[in-house]
Amino acid sequence: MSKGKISPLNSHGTITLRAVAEHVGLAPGTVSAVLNNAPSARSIPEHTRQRIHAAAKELKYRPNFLARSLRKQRTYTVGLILEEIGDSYGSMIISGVEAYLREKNYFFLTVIHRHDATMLRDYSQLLLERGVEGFVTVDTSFQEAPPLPTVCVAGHRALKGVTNIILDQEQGIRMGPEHLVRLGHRKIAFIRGPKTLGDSAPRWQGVRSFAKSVALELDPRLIVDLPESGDPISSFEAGYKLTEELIKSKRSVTALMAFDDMTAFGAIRALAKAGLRVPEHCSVIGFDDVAACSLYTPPLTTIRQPMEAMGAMAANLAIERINAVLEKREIAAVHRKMAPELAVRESTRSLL
Amino acid sequence: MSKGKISPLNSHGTITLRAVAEHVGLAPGTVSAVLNNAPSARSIPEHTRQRIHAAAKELKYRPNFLARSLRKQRTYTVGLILEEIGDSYGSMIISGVEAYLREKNYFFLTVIHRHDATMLRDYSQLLLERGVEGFVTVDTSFQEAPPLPTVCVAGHRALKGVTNIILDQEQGIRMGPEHLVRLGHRKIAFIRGPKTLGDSAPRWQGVRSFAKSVALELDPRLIVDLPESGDPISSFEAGYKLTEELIKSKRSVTALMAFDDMTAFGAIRALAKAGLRVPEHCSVIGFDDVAACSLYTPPLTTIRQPMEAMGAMAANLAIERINAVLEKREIAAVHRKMAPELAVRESTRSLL
DNA sequence: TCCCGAAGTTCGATTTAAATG
DNA sequence: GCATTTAAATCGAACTTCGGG
Repeated sequence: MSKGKISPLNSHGTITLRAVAEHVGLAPGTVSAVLNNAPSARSIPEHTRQRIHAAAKELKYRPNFLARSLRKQRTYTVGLILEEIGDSYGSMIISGVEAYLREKNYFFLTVIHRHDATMLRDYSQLLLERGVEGFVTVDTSFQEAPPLPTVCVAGHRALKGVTNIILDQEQGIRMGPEHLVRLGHRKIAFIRGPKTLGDSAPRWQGVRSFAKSVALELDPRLIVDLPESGDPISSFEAGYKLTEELIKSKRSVTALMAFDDMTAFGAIRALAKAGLRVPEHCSVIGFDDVAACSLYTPPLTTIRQPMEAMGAMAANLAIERINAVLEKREIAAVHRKMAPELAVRESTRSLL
Repeated sequence: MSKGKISPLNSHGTITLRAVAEHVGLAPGTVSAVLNNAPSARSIPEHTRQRIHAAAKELKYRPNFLARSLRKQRTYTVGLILEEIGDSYGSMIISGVEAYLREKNYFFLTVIHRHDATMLRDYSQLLLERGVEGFVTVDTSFQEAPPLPTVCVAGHRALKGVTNIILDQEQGIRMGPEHLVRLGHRKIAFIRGPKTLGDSAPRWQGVRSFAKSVALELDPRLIVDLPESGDPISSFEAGYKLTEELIKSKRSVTALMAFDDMTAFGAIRALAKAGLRVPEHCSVIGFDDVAACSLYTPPLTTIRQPMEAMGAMAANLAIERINAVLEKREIAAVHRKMAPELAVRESTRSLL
């Protein structure tokens, strides 16, 4: 057809800008300017604007996201890259990310690479093609810095240009032994993290510095290390085994501090198997505060990572950095430290 | 500028179709046809095709998703609507959805409406604007059927046109009492679901029919109902309270079957508080198999919902229905039943 | 008529320069 | 020249129509 009567509606029956324009008898450009409150619409008289707004509302006009994005070169979308999601860690982070992005009218595309480094490369490429404007990663370390603003939660490594959300491990971990000592414990066993894990060293550093400050003796025979492993569930089993051995060694212990909640759950099971009750025979304290902690019998005392807050902060920083790039502002990769807090429940008891 | 030398690269330095075309000295349309293996490219000689493919590879050409989507009116994106995500239920479903969609080269946009019905309307509108081609919902009931293919997991209600992933509750639940009876239990307490919840009735129906088949007496004094509530954590507390009352009543019970795992955890805590051990004094069985079950002390015997499989199935059906709509095929809203399975752990023991 | 490919239109919105009274 | 509005170019790819040898 050359020029005949063209329907303002497209083939799918959606209301387009043109439909609104024809309805009010104006040009699409005019309608666009008004609806977006563009500077070029300054001169358009109030009465015309109202007509346009009324028409848009009446026709239930919704701008086409794809068309708009294509033109403005903006998608208001970030890529969320997770290693895993079955654990409560990942999902709590998502929750925080979602809440923040939703509020800012951003969306996110999720990929889970399930411990596969090759997938990670492919997936970030796919996200790039989809036009994401930045990345938020959880427990994922890039080999090289991505070409977009990137904020990492957990599992981070120093990469120039990427911002890390860091838990203040050293300060946070102190709350554990501090709590135990306050309750009168002195014979404390420790299950440390795997030597290869970045989190392990600063945490132990925190314990040591606290121990020194209160002259608490750290008995090397009561200190064991989690073996290296990629699998989160494995720390449960490792916690079980290590505690079992500790029990067999018959060393006197009144409290046990585990590297994380999974390890603590494993330890509690081992204690129970040996006929030892928590906290009556041994206090146990974990780290993370996963969902199961408060449901556990006994409810687990633990050091809480503010996971939702960390997710929200990650989203916040991502948007901030996206804007910086758009405005060609230079912005340093500031790392944000988040403070953990002690969640006292019933797996620890006073000896006093 | 009027017509001078136009750079094939756009302002962001991305490689466009035109860039590839200029590189090989052909028209963009030709390149497009070849790269997409379009029917119109049939006649293009092999040698030209190779030149084009080589150039595309060399320049690392990636088609612009927005432009392509706009033109083809396809986004390969579905909207994932969740009520909540902190619990392991939501995240396991996501995991299944993600795995399936990823394989089919779809993406998904996530919104969490956090028990707010108003939000739900707004959010599905937003997803629509973003061009999603279908919905997958978890524990979310629309007031009216959405204008796109929709598949619901959990919390569904009969709405014409929407497909539900249904757990075969009636058959599944039988496995609970069956297991207990096989272990020699006869005095079994039941904590049923809230009367207002759709799942409750069929499950109880399953228990009753099984009881009848083995002449198991269901003592009404051992049957209690969870109160109505939107909050998942509340079933933990309700389980605790109801069990506490049951204990106080001093009725003889050797096993307890809870409506879900949360309720079971609450029950176990109440038993522990009363000095009763699981499974020595009382066996306990749950429903769902959330992540905490296997970590619990004792590990909880439960009836597993195949959550990842349900998520994958939902994604599967969603894509199937999206394709049906595109091909203008009529497709009935087939509901898919998934079979739960019994996960025997250590919270149940044999009396024989 | 076949072979090969170019040119132009479309998707829907934004934005510039230009035109009308 | 001023206030209003419009036509046309653009974003990047895909599809349809045409045309030269």
